[in-house]
Amino acid sequence: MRTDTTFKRAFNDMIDIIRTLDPGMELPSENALRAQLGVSRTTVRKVLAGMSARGIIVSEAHRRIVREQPLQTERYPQQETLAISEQVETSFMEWMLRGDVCPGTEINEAELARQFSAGTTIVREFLNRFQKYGLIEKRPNAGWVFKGFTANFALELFEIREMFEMRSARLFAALPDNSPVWKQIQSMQAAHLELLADIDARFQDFSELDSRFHRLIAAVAPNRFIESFQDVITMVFHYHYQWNKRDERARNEVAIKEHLALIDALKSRNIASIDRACRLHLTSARETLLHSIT
Amino acid sequence: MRTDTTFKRAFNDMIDIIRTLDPGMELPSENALRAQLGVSRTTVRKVLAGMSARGIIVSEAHRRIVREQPLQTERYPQQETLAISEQVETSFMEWMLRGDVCPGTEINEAELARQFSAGTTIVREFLNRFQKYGLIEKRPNAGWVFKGFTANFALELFEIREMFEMRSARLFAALPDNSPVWKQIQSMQAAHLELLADIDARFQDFSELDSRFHRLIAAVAPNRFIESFQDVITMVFHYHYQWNKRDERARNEVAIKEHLALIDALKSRNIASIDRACRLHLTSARETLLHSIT
DNA sequence: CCCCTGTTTTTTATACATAAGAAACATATG
DNA sequence: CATATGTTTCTTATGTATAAAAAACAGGGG
Repeated sequence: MRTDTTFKRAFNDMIDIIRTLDPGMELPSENALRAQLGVSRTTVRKVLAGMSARGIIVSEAHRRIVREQPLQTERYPQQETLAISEQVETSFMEWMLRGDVCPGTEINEAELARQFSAGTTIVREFLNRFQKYGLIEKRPNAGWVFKGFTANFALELFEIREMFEMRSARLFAALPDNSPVWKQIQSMQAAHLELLADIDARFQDFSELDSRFHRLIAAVAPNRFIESFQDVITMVFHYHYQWNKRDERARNEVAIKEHLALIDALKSRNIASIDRACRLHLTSARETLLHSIT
Repeated sequence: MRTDTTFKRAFNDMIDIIRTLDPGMELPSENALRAQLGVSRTTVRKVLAGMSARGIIVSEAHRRIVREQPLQTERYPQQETLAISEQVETSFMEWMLRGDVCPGTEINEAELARQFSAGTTIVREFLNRFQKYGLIEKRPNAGWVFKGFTANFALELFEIREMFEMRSARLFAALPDNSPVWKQIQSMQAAHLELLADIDARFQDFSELDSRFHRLIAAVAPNRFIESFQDVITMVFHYHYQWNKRDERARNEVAIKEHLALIDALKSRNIASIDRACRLHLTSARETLLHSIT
């Protein structure tokens, strides 16, 4: 049976919406809420029913009035808002990166399902989707092999990444002056400078900025295969560094400076210096990753 | 319940093995057969039991003797040797390329399952795996969207392909003289010439040669992401041309000649001419595909 | 006639069941 | 003792069931 995580997430979000309203005020229509919450009206109605039952709102004929501010304690815990498939993802990542799983290990669907206390179907589905990251491989009728988060993996990853990023950076520089991207890159630069100024306190914000920066560059000439590869990179960085925080501040500071250099190069539109800045950044990122894999 | 396609395939293969033996001769051990057939001993035993039941072999204590040559008519039909997942793949491809499914069409798991008379689980699994080809996209809690086998798709595909092939060709040319690949490219050249000489009769053999050729070049510097992308290319060509045979002979003849030019360029080790030959071939392949998409 | 809510139908996410197939274990035989 | 066959156990492929979520349908009021 499926879990009601969509409902719980919507419920939590609805709390935030109601908190912007004062008691006595009327709630937006079901349809408006549906759009705001990004769920179906069915779920909206379920949430409203829940709010009613808790006395947070009162349902009058054809309208709903806020009766009292919901308490933060009425929120569902974060854990319960994650679909099983998402929990499985986390479990698997932990299993992979934390545990001492060596390359070549055979992965057993049934065993994993037991370990994660999840259904076999969902574990299987996860592995199928996860395959695209190049870390596991299927052997028909006989489970999977874990290929290992190895130096080789990092090298292959960065070989592709370099091709893709250089391509995008070049195309970026070729855009006409009146393109809106120049404004975006300007504010991107500002964001980097801001973060750099306050690096000691905010170094953890870099990861998100990094992703945004690279996506901005890639977005100038959309290519679904490149976009899909960005997911691989995001996954690697997200999970790998989540369990490997050594030197995070220093690492990020270096990367920010490299980004700024690349931004300058892009603005100069000089292909040679773009190539240089881009390659420099990727080489340093690669070395960092390799270093942390050991 | 799972189908016994593995058994049936192994049974058919076993017929071929027995046909190489004369009546009265002894069969290899279960283990040897297991290795030859590429299945588990469990399946081997099931096949042997089937052969026994049909009077094709006689099981004596600890050995099995061929009693009579199996007839080709005892083979299981090809259809029954395909796993459901493979049948679903074919059905889906047909649905996609044959039918008049326009870009943006919503794909409904339940509906497809009904249409293909397959379980929902397996359709879902297929779609998950198929996602990597960039032709469909998932919307959480609400099925999939078909993005269309469009000109854009072909262009994006070829943009990546060009990057990858150029990279591999260059690395190829940089290999030392004593590398075994030079021998392989030599026989590859011979195979091309042979096919070209008999093009009228054998033009359909090109598709397989094409795949082998590109894989040989890519194999010099293995990269799992490039390999995985080759699957995309293979899929596109396999299915697309299967339903679009216009000008096949002429198309293939041109491609063979382009391959030969690339082989010459590789042998010359001149980067400039390699780049030229490679780009020429890819451009022409792209135009052909674009043309056939209409 | 448009938008809103109440109701019904369809689809998706997930668990579970089961035959086919793989793997592990046990025993026999040269 | 090694290798082959017989037996048992575990895993995978695939169908089915079901609550949650989405979508479609149906009045009703401004």
